[in-house]
Formats: sequence, C-alpha cells, structure tokens
Amino acid sequence: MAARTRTDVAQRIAPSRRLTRQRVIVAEALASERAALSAQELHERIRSKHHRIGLATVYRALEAQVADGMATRLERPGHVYVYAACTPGHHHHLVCGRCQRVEDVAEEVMRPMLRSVRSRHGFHVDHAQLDLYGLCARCRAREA
Amino acid sequence: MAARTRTDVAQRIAPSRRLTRQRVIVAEALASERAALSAQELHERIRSKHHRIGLATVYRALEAQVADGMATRLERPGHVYVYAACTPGHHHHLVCGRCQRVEDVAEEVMRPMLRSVRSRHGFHVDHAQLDLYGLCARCRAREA
DNA sequence: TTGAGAACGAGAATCATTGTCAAGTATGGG
DNA sequence: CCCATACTTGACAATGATTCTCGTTCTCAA
Repeated sequence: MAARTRTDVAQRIAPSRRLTRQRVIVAEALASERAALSAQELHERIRSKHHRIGLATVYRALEAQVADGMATRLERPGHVYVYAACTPGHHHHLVCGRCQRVEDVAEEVMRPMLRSVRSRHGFHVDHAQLDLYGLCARCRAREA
Repeated sequence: MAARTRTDVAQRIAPSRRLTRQRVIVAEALASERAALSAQELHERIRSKHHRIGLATVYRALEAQVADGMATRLERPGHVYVYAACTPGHHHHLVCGRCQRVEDVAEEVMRPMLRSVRSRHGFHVDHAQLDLYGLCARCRAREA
C-alpha cells in the first residue's frame, strides 16, 4: 500500500526530469499531507526522516512540481506561500481556513465560468488561478 | 475633471484610516494606471512628481488599499507581485499577458460558480481569489 | 487650538527565495 | 554491466522584496 503510493507519486514526475530520490521524497511528503504547507514547513517534516536533504532542494522540487502540474502554490493570509499536491487535472482549490485542508474544485464548476468569460469579455484564458478560502463541509458540521 | 477623480479616489479610503496626502497620491497613481504595477514601479512613477515619498509608504498604502478592497494584489509570472485598482464591488480580474491591462470579471460570471461550489462541495466561501491570465480582446484582435 | 496617536521618511533589518559550485548520481550507449 | 555526461544535490552565500525602527510630522476629534 505504501509502496503502491510511492510508485504512483513517482510516476507523475515529468519524464524530462531525472527521477531522483529527493524529488520522490518531496513529492511523497507533499502528497501525504492533506493540508497546504510552506516550503520550510515541508522541509522540517522531511528532515525528521531524511536528515540530509537541503532546503534549496525542497524549493527546487516544489518549483518543478508546480511547473509540471503536480502541485500548486497558494497564498495563506499574511503573504505566506504554501504548496499543495494536485490531483491530476485539477488545479483549482478550496482552502479551509480552519483545518487548512485543500480540496479540488470540480472541473464542471470551472467550465461554464470560463465559457462565460470568453463570451462576455472576449478574453482568451491561458491560465486560471482560482482559490476559494472559507470553511469546508466537515468543519462547518463540527461547528454546529 | 482631474479634481473630480481625486475626490472619488480619496472618498474610497476607509474612514477608519487617516486621509493623508500620501495615501491619496498612491491611490490616485494606482487608479490612473490601466496596467498592474509592482510597488516599486509605482513608487518610481510617483517619485517623478513627488520626490519625497518613501517606498515603505507606498507599500503601506497599497497594503491598506488591498485590505479595504480598493485594490488587489496579483502575481505576474516569475513570482512578481503587482497591484491593480479595483472597481468597487469587483474583485476578480482578467490579466492580459501582452498589454498587462487588468479588466474586471463581471459578477454575474462569479455567482453561478460560487453557487455550485456550495452545492457540490458543501464548502462555505469566505473569500475568493480568481485571476485569469491570457489575452484580452484588444490584443487578440491586433494579433490577426 | 491642541494633545494623542496615527502615519511618514530614511535607512537598517529580515528572511524567504535563489544562485554558486564542488561533489554526487541518474541515465543512455557501448 | 560499466562509463561518460550532464543533470542534481547540499551547504552556504547572496539577493532583494518587504517589513521594521524610530525620530519627526501630520490628522483630527475634542
């Protein structure tokens, strides 16, 4: 099961990049987190298991993951940048302000919106950045 | 006309903040730009008219504007942060990668999307960050 | 008009991120 | 399987945008 997950994550690393131990470690570490983490937070967690990995390596690996669509970079209130693993094909997120969990926005939610941007504004969208901050269903239920 | 604009911008500064000359200058400067600018770019432009204004003041004024909904902070490719004035009530943007102009997204485009996030995900949205990067209608026409 | 405290300007300080470079290692060809 | 090559890494220095500090100035309510 664990081995299975490892393989899954590793296989999503772009073929143009070397499959290094460090990249796999970073990808696994991020994928195993349900919440969004900053590069430094992720580095600390990785260090507890793999002492020798460098902070710059974590930054480089995350940058590559973002470039390859394996992860996204989000902004936490107060100009703090955090990363979250992406499900393939889903690049928009619901970020819960209470539990910090990140959920994918269904593509069916995006499509009609992008269509109307095109028709109303004549704007041709290359890249969309949609992040919704609020309270997830679970935290909302717990509230009551 | 110029005086008219000045008044408009100044009046949008939140009442809880002191109405200083510098805040008005920064708000006017940003509002008069159609394209998104970084804090430093804006500072340079302001300096050409008002020598004595400090860079930190520009940062502080922009931060206040963002907090008060007068402006938004966007990300230009390559981790560069830029600011753009907001039309009251419009906080989502279409950013043209060629001319750097920023256009507001019609609220009618957002509403159905937010509704379906609520119904599909049970997620209660507090704050949405939607920025669409691409080619505006004008640049697209010029292309042909 | 005046006092209290918010905001300013200049420059120093911070600190996340990126660059440098010698050493390590994935990968394709032989 | 082994090598050569070039991509990566780790440690640490450098960078540079943003924030902080502090003495001075200015807004604004009383």
